[in-house]
Amino acid sequence: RLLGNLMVTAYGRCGSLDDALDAFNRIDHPNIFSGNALLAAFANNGRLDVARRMLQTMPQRDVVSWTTVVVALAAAGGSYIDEAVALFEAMPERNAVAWNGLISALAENGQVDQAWHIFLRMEEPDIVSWNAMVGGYARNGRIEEAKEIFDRSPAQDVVSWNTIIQGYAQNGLLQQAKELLDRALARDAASWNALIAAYTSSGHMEQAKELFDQMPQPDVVSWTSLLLGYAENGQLQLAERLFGVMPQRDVIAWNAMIAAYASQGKVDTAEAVFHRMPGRSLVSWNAILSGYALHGGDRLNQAKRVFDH
RNA sequence: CACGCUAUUUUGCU
Repeated sequence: RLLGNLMVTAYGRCGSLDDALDAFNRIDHPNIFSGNALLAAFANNGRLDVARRMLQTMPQRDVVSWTTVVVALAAAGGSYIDEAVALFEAMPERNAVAWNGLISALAENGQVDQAWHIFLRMEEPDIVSWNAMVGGYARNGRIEEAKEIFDRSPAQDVVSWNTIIQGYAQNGLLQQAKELLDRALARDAASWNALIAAYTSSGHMEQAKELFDQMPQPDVVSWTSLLLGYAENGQLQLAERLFGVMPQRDVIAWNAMIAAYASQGKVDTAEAVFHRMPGRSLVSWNAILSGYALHGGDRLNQAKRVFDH
């Protein structure tokens, strides 16, 4: 059953709802974990109608079930926001994850003021709540308020620091982001990576490389950011070289390389990489197909060939 | 007895 639950989740994560449902039906005596896994599969793949109905009809439901649907509704935005809040208010019990999930989803959707009001209703917001608000304000371009909340939060963990660093970086305030990185009390690879990505995407490859060389332990994210930065800044050969020497490559790194070749019109090389990689995601397909669409000319037909394989 | 399967906050790919 444990394995069955995992399969439901796995299929849900990759959007295969039919397979998720099959996996669920093969579980001997589905428990609430199984039900919640299936519910999440629907909720996280846009089947809000099904998720809503399932929440009412499933044999047992708990705070996880409710939270799954509340967050999915809030993440959908638009008119679903009010419904999410109403459902949240109707929950028989709410734990920290429920509160935090709603706050995060609202803030992600541009409803950061509403998120703040709900935050204020929490008896004891935890560090995730605070971090969610910091990130929410930052993502909505309100970096000063984000910083105020960061400063006012009772404790800061590595995620807090990363969130505020990323906040400055994504608002184009690279200097401030760098200063925060330098004096952060908690840092991990993501702290450096946030800034590296900001540098590469704004064309500051020298600074990106410098940070990469300075950081204690570059991870696959650091390597991929730098690689893609070179590719996008006209240095495809450097990108290739990095790809060749990076310690491990995950599917995102492979996809980045495909996208790099595809965007340069090297569709054959992109296709070779596509075939050579150990596993493909939906993004791999999109990357290779967009290469053909952009540069293939008549080759769009060949794209169909790849697709049919 | 713990731990492991489901919902929440930070960094890279279309």
